[in-house]
Amino acid sequence: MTIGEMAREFGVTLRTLRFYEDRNLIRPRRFGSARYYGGPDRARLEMILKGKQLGFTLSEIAELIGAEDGATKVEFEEKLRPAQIAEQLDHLERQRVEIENAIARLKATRERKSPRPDAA
Amino acid sequence: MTIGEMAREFGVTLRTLRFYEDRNLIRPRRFGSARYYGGPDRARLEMILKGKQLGFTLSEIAELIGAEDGATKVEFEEKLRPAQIAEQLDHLERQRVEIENAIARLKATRERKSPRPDAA
DNA sequence: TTGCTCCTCACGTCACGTGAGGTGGC
DNA sequence: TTGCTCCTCACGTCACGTGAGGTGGC
Repeated sequence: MTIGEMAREFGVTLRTLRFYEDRNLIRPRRFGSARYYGGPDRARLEMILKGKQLGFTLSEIAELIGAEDGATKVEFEEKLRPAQIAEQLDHLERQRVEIENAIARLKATRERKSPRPDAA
Repeated sequence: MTIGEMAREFGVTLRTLRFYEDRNLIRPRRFGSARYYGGPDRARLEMILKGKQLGFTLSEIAELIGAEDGATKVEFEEKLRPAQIAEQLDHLERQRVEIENAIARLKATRERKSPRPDAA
């Protein structure tokens, strides 16, 4: 499939796909100058996006799925070592606390500005 | 107080303080080339850090506290309009959902890799 | 000829990190 | 003289966004 079709299917921009290629995360074939993406490329992109959702950087993702050829269907999570999982969970929990604090403070401000008697 | 004292007290780097000055967020006095921070500067830095904790960008913070001279002690949240609070809450709630999903998936992976019978 | 999709640079953005090279007072 | 703190550039980082200028097939 073409780069435009890939972008639409996965909800990313052309720039993102070219950027991932530049970082050696995806290696589409070329016909002339145009890029063409096959099954392995799609599998790799899925893993990349999964890794991003889990909060990993592109460098970390590259290390984890670097050797993979995309032919063997493996979930991103399965490539993580226990220590990496623990570390990432720690990181995410910290972020969650910060976000929850921010939400609580904003809600308090909102109530202060327009108090709702029934929502004491 | 000097830039080093400010940095230590607020837990930021010298680079950060200089960067905020570059963005016109703080305006310390100068004696020669050295920066000296007074009460108003500290008040402004407090507001900036509060704004960051609430997830606002430096541009947004600049707009909100731009006119302030730092003499009048106002909390950052008090400068927000109801629409801004609602919008930011929306933004933060979305982030929280993403982070909670990531945490859930990582925990599931952890259990799969080393199942604990009593934690079914 | 027009319109769509694709291409390659290459600078811009965000919030700083990180040296390089130099100054000033104890 | 050494050590500490401060200074000003200015390039680097992260994950792309955003034009600029050009090509190719329906």
